[in-house]
Amino acid sequence: MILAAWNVNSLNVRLPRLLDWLAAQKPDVLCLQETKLEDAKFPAMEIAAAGYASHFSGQKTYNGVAILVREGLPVTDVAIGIDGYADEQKRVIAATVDGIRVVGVYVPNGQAVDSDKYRYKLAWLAALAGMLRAELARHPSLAVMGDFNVAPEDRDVHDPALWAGQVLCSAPERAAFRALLAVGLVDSFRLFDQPEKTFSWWDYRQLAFPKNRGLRIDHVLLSAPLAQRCRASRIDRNARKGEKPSDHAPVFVELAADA
DNA sequence: ATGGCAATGTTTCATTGA
Repeated sequence: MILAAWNVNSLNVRLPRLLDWLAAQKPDVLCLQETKLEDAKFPAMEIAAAGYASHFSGQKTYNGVAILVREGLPVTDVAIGIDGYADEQKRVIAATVDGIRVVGVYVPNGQAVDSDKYRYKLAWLAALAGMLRAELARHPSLAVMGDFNVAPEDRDVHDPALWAGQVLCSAPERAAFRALLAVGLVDSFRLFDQPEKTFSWWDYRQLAFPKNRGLRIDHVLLSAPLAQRCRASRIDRNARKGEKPSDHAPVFVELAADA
């Protein structure tokens, strides 16, 4: 079982690359972030032709999330948003796929420390922690994946001194990320030895990608039963190359069959 | 092997992202 997450930075622009990536990687589940599409404009037909069912929650211009599931896998209990937390922004979608509860998230960026958007980000992350506590109580096999907009540790940052205290790296954001883990999840990437300076996002500007000046802000968090089954956790850096890439690379995990 | 911001809509600039 392969679970993946990718911030595509406009599904409209990235659809050809998405279809290529699905054909090459054949994930069972792919969570998308920043689709930037109203539901009426979601390219469900094209994705169905590639062998995937689509579940989505979008809006014009900003945000927007989706879960794509390989044809034939059972999907139940699709849910939108964070229960009890009113939010106009479409950032969360959940579904149960073949016994695994998958939650796809697009965490707010936060713009700048101490801005209104930063305060929204921290409040939003606290609400997400509450939601995940309830999800885990109901679903022991829980995967939470997407763009968290937090680099959890200095080793997830190309230049920690440059980013120290900045948005995506500030202490309150890192504490909020650890609070998600404290619900009963692990950062799957750190279950394995990884090459140093592995990142999931690179700025479009200033040759950031060829210089590998990036951050690891996209994550796959797993509950204990799924961590047991996890055989690999990787970032597909190749997807950041070539013409019109997203600024994010897909992150994905391979799970062994349920014992 | 890579590329010097990109995507969107309010459109010829402003806003947002991270």
